[in-house]
Amino acid sequence: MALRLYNTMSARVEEFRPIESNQVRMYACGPTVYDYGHIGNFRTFIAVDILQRFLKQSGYQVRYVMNITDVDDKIIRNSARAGVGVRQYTAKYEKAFLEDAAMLNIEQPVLVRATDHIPAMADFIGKLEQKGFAYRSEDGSYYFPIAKFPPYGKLSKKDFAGMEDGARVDLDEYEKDNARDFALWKAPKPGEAFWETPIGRGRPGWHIECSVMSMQQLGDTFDLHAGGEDLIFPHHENEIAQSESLTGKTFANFWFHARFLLVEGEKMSKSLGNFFTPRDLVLKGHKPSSIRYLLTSVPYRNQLNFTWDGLHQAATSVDRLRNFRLRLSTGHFPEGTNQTMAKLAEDAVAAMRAALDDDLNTAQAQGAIFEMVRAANAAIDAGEMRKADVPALLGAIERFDEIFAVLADDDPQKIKTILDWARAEGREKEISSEALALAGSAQLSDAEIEEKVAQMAAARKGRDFKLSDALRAELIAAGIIVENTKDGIRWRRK
RNA sequence: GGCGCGGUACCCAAGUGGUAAGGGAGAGGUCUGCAAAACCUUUAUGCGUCGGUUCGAUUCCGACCCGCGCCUCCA
Repeated sequence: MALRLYNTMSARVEEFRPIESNQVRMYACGPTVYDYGHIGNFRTFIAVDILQRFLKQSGYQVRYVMNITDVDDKIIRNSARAGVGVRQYTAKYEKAFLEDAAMLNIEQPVLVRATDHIPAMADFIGKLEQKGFAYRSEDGSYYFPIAKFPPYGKLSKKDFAGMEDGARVDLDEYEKDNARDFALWKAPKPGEAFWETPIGRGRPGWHIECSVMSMQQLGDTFDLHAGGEDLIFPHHENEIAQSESLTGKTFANFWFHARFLLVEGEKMSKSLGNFFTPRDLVLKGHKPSSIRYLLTSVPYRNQLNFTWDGLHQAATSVDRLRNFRLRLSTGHFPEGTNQTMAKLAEDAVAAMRAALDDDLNTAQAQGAIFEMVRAANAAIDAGEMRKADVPALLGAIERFDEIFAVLADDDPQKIKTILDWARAEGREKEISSEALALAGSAQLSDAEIEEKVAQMAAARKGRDFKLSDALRAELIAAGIIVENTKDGIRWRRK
């Protein structure tokens, strides 16, 4: 089986074949760090993370680059308003983005910042101008003449031929030859931040950074370019125009776009009051793993409706998987093997991989692992599990978690980190009792918990159920779930 | 208006020209000192509506209704 992916360029699902057989070079448009990232942003980043993880699991070496847009109009405006430099302004949100990504188990790509590449961008624009693919306006801005690039619109399937710009030309854009021409470089207005470069003073247009940094990191032509669906036009269309005009080569072979999510059935927006960041959700008492699971539970090209109910369902689903793993790893089974278990694990992994090969059908992949869990649990209940079967089943769970990354039992620590941040930011009022309870178990070390559990086991052995129950109540209050099984006491953090 | 996506049980959500994965929730049961976990049974003669093609359609085609996205530097 080979990975088949939807390619926005061809508008079809195609077999994904990288330029080099064993290596994938990919680029994703990252965040503009003018504010905290929201769950919509993270749906996209998680989708690309899933892709990237699956490629690695499939044996590819992956070079994955993501940009950080740390200069744009909003940043210039907000930083000026705040009376601080651009870099100082963006540093806070860049840090927050990295923390959020880590919290959601997004593996860190190679990160490149726009402001670290200003000279390269100026150079790129200069070369475009030499080739006739850029013109300078009177104020010192540079624009790309889309009329010079006939394929313009091929990604977004828009036909610009014969579409002469008529009446809808913005007053402050009178310097453009065509209303559709886009800015490569923007001359500074009075008081605005700017860079001094060979092509003049100013700042880069939005699209140029991605062309410059992706090609610098990955070459003139690379395998895959990703982003949210809104970037298809104009952002990616413009990147293609710039890059292909300069090199005469195909820019990226595959275009991967994640669909927008809805929140409670509506488009997420600040005015509707349904605008959430991962931090907001954690403060309300939701676990990072629940957020990640929900965000992966609907395939990336389908609309995902983010709801509170869905978040709870996600949490329960993750618990089911964690419980299963705990049951396997702490249970005592008779020596020997049961061939059907090895087959079960093998089939589950095969089904999961087949689902992901099919344009990253994450929902189906999750279904495959749950089928295995139910069958294996049933086998345990029926006394059919053997000691030697455990590694294969745990291995299947591991293969699953290499992609989905929701099983690590580290939510309490992560939540605690967010609570500390909220206090430092003066937002402790937003901390819910649920979040406090979840973070609570991070206070106790594993050793401390083990000690309590040992006392509890001793009490039960002496049939002192009063003491045993009291100890359990104590642990529950501290956010530890304790379960008595025939193989002894099993515990986990809530 | 142009281009595109979707409407599947109480909720979320896969999927297929031949008779509906999975998760959550509910109900009943098993196990258990209690609790939890887990398992079993159960919940769509039905997959937006109406037509058409077909031996047979939820799956293909057409129309219609509804929801959503891009076409405005919002992932």
